[in-house]
Amino acid sequence: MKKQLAVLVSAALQNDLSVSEVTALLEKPKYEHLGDIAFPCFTLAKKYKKAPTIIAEELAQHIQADFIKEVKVEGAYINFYLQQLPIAQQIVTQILAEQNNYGTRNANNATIAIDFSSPNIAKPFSMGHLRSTVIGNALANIAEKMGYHAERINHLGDWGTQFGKLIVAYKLWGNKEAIEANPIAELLKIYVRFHDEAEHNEALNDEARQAFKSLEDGDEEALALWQWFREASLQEFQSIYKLLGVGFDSYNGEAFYNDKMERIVTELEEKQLLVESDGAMVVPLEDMPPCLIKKNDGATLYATRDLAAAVYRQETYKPAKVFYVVGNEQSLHFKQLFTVLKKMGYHWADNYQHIPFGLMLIGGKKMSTRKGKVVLLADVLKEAMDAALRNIEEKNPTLANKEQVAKEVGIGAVIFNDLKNDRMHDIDFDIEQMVTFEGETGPYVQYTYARIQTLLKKGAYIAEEAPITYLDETAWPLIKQLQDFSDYIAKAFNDADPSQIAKYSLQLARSFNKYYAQTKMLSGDDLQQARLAVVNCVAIVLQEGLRLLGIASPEEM
RNA sequence: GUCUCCAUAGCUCAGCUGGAUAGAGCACGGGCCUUCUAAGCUCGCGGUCGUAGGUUCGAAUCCUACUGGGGACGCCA
Repeated sequence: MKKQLAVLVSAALQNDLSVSEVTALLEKPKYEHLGDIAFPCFTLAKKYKKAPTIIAEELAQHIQADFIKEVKVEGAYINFYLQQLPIAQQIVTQILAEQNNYGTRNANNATIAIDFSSPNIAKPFSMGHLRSTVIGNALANIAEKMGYHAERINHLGDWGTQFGKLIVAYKLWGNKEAIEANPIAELLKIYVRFHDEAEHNEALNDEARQAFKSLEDGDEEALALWQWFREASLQEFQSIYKLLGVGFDSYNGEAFYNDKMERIVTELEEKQLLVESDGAMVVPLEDMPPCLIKKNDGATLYATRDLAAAVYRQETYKPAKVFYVVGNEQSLHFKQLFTVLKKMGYHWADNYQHIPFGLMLIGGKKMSTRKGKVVLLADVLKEAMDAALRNIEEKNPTLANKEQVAKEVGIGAVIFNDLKNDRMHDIDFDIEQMVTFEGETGPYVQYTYARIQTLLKKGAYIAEEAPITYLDETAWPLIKQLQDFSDYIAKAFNDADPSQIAKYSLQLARSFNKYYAQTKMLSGDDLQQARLAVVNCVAIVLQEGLRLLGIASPEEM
């Protein structure tokens, strides 16, 4: 539609502006009453040495077409009002035919690997990990919608000095039965104690470093403990992932790369990038601190494993892109990582991208596992589900399968709350805000979807793909927004910004609720089916929007 | 100290490839359920777009500096 109009405008300008130049200038008017598409004439003022308002007046007279209902000049803007019914017919027909595939791009045979969630073994799954998990999951869904194959990778934090600490702590204070009964909580307890005691006993840290070194060297006892901690932790994480509805293609964590690092170190040596510094091996970098590859005791570091992981992923998936959905505080690390890869001659590192996000703060400060200052995600999810259940008991006590719906709504609220804002913003943890179900929330969108389902049922809607024959003037904003869906998907993908989908869904839901409030849907006359067809399209798109965010849409709530 | 992210209504945020009267939600005050789910709709209240310069016909949006806050900065991840 925009393109057709651009052709007309370009012609009316006698090609002084190309069709693509005009397309770039065409914009959505700021207010509904100003029409559907606007063409601002400011830039033409210079070219024609005339006031933009006069240009607008003159130009407007030369533009007409059967799909344009009206052309109005408002200052320097030409505002176009489109014929509503034909557009509505086209869009509704398309959505009814494509259903949840509406907005889906054709498969392009390229893979995007997404490294997300990646919790640390033996540490609680905190609110901090929620962000990476839900953002990464949404990005994977969006990438698939865009035609890519998404490879979901959970790069578990299952290796590193922290395991040395845990092993030492376990040998000192560990209780096998307690850990078996409640693995993460007990492991956290001894981990926190380790840090407390290490504050006035420096020898503990040395012991921990030694313990990790022997783990890396294949010590059997250490390995057995590591294995146990890992299995037990993973089992607990699975219950969280199940609640969130998130799954992975790979759980290859840091330990997986244990036997793949030597090759990297050798390669760095061969390429003469490795330099000794204070007993450690580093890759010096321009304009930023050096990248540490080996500690002075020979043990590897985070960066070493990430280098090995990057090479492995490139060889295994041959990805078009790789996203690392990791907190903003690790920006330097990824800058270093990508720079080292490029120094090694790996140009594919240009396709590797850190997708940072703001910190989850508590009382304005960063959470700290070591000090035991964390909010457990499991507790938050439980609270959200309980709150949702209370709401159901109050508002819809006769609802079937309340528990299931409460789960979908409660979890939906938490996920949506995280995804609706720009990912770079720091979030101060606020349980009140997370379990709010009114206003700009996930449950608001879910509620809108559920309302429509009820309408379709009560209105005995018969799905047909025949064009609609009527459109309420008040339903026109819905049609326009339905048309915009794929633009928002593309923007969400290009900016790696799921909030675009959340904002779009809110907007669409709000438009429906307005329409609903002022129009009797079940009118009983022959316009009812046309109305329900439009509204059904809204439901299809809302459900798909929620799905992309990783949120369920209950039929009733 | 260096680098980096953030700064818009009382609170949480949209808007940021420069353009028409800076928009939502929450909170607060009114109105709307004998009829489609009131987890809704509607009216009102509320803004020096952190500060100061600059670029421009035009700046919340671009540039510079400053202020305030978060974070990172060699043997953690």
